[in-house]
Amino acid sequence: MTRILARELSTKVGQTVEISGWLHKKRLLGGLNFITLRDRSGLTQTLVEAKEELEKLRGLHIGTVLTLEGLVVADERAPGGAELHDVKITVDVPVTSEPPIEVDKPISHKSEHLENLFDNRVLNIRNLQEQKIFKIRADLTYYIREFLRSNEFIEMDTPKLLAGATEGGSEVFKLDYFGQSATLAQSPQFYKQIMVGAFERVFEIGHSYRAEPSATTRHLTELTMLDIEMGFVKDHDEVLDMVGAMTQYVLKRVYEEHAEDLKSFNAPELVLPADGKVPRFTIAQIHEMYTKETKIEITDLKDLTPDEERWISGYARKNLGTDLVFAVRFPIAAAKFYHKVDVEDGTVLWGDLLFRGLEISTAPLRENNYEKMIEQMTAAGLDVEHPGFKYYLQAFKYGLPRHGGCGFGVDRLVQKTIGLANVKEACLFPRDINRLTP
RNA sequence: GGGCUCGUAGUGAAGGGGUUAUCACGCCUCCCUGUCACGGAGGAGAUCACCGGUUCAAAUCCGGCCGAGCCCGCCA
Repeated sequence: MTRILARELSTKVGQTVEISGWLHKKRLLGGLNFITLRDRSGLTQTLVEAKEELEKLRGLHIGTVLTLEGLVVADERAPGGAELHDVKITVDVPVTSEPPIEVDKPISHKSEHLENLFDNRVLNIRNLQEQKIFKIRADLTYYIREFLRSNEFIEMDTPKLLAGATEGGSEVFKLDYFGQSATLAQSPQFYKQIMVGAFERVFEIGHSYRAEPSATTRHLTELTMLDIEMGFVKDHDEVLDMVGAMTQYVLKRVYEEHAEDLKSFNAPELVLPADGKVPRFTIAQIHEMYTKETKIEITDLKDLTPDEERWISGYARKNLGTDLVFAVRFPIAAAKFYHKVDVEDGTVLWGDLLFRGLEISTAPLRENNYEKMIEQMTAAGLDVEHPGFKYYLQAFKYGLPRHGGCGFGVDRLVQKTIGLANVKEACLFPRDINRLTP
């Protein structure tokens, strides 16, 4: 007999079917005994009449793998309107140890319980509510691909093992590579720029590694980044428009397709700009507005403080009707060697996309002139002859158009879409300063 | 790297100098014919993170240590 899924049950009334899955719940009322089976499509309720069938389950715990053969009966008292009767139980994989957590009950996401959440991930990922996070996540990345492919971006994969030199900035993981010193990529920065020289528009969804000793609700040491790079852009605005349009597309899609699931997490209502254009504020403007409103003095800062990020997001949602806002034009002090600098007003053409109070993306314009790059790298104290930079610079030497793109935190996007308090909750098996398992 | 907070059965919580260390869920035994967070009766399960100190007496107060969480710095 072929296996059917829980969601097909109501279409098989009157038929004898076979169904396989995990024992999800026993509800034994004495003369009337129900068990619930979980499979990838949902739950099936079964009425177990025969004593000897029920006895097969004695001593077996939730998670036991079962195959049930029985008659599908329509009954409005059953969840989903149908259930299995006259069932014959086959125990495929018995579970004889009591599970450390209750898989069928809501799993606590309170910050003080996160350690337990991740220690028991193998089991709590069997919880249906917990699974929704990762189904939403899977669809979010699917919608990202959908948007980018329809805009002629080519998906690529780039190396994560690098020969020492990196984009600079945050701390890198160093490792021994057959006697050579190697590092783990902090971002696909160099490769995506190189690829602009071939495909114009490229993207990658992959892992990046950062050895920063940051213990916050928004940091991971292994993170999933969406990296986009596009060539022949006229100006920085064109980059921001693309990143803004993509983010809105993805959010709209996920709110359409997962309305019920998002409601079950108490996710905030989605508010996007009526004209489809994500508003922009310069860093200087935000400092000024923030200080005026909160009386908190911001002095000599090259970036927004987390509190400023939350404040401007709150401001944008309340006054401009948008969950998304760009903070643009960073002070020149914040520039990295590959950034395009606007010499006239002393700012970097760099925009951070804020979503519900959190920085989820940085989207700068790049310097694309070879001589200028050599100049900026030398000024930054970098060795342009280093093998880690040599091949990167070839792309510039042999023709790289004006380009820009973004690094986009997929974990943070998932987190803020659902309304999770900690980015780790949006990860199956998060890695942070003191977690390397499971 | 700096600051703050928290570690009590498997899980979640209460107790803040003297208790047989309390409760809920889960687990075990029994009862229960429409449950769906089923209900009822009984039972097992905790060297109160660890080490030391104060005290007649420490889960409780003090010090150290380990672990965790949150904020800042930094970042996606």
